[in-house]
Amino acid sequence: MPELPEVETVARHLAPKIVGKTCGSLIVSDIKLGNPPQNFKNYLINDVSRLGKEVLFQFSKNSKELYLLVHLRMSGRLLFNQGNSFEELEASDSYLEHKIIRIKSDNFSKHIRATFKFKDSELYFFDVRRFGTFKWHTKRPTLPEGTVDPVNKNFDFETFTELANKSKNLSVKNFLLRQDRISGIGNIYASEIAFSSRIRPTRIVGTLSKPELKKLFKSIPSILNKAILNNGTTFSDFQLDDSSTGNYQNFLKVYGKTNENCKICKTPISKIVQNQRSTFFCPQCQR
DNA sequence: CTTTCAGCCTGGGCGC
DNA sequence: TGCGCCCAGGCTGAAA
Repeated sequence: MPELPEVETVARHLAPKIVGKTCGSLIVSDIKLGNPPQNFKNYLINDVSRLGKEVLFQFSKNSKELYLLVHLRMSGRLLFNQGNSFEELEASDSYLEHKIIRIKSDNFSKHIRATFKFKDSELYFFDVRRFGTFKWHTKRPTLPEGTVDPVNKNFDFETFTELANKSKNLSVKNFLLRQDRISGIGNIYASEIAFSSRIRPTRIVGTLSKPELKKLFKSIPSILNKAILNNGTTFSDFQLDDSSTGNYQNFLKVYGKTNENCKICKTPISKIVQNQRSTFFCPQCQR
């Protein structure tokens, strides 16, 4: 599902609901997620934040810390259920998740891969495609050395230039998708960022002029922060846990707009495939 | 080292 | 209705 702005949105909306709660237990029903540490009981949730494209939970018990990184991959979601039994939720008209997930008359519960149990509420890890992952740490995980978060204030042009130099031979699109260099950009925002900087996604990084590099650099936090302000992009399988939706889909300029007219020059938007993934761009505006 | 590409999963949507 | 095919906000690892 999600790229940096969607994961940031999930963490921001989830934190006020569960920070300070004690997680009585965790039931993992999908073996692919692995087991929680032994005796994972009665841990206090101290924080919910984002690390790259992952949601980072910080727990503690008796001054011992424990961390969980949840990668949502393509279809993972964290759904907070305040108070109601699942059966009540399913039967309820106000239970909008159903309509939004658009899993036909399927039963919803079979896609719940893990459940965090609180005193009077629950948090579900819901993941249709089962690509999501759990990783447990006893020390706070960080991005690897040399990897930057593009909305962090320490992401400056100098850093970006160094990363671009390491990626001289990559296309702009593939450079933007390198998680071990800039962490957080995915398939939607890679196209949007390239459009915003007027650079064709197939351009080789080493051929970019300094002004082009600068434009590309500026577009990255600009696009990502605007998406965060709008709670990310909502498609059929991304939904905030509280049934409100992200709005950035209304601001997309090229992603998914094949043959629609470019917002700037009216030229039909092109779709190509790079590294087995769709790329969208305006053949007129982007050179 | 690079690039390519099947694979991991499930379900929606479309054409026939 | 149903079947076969293509598509999907990600990423890994084997093969070339």
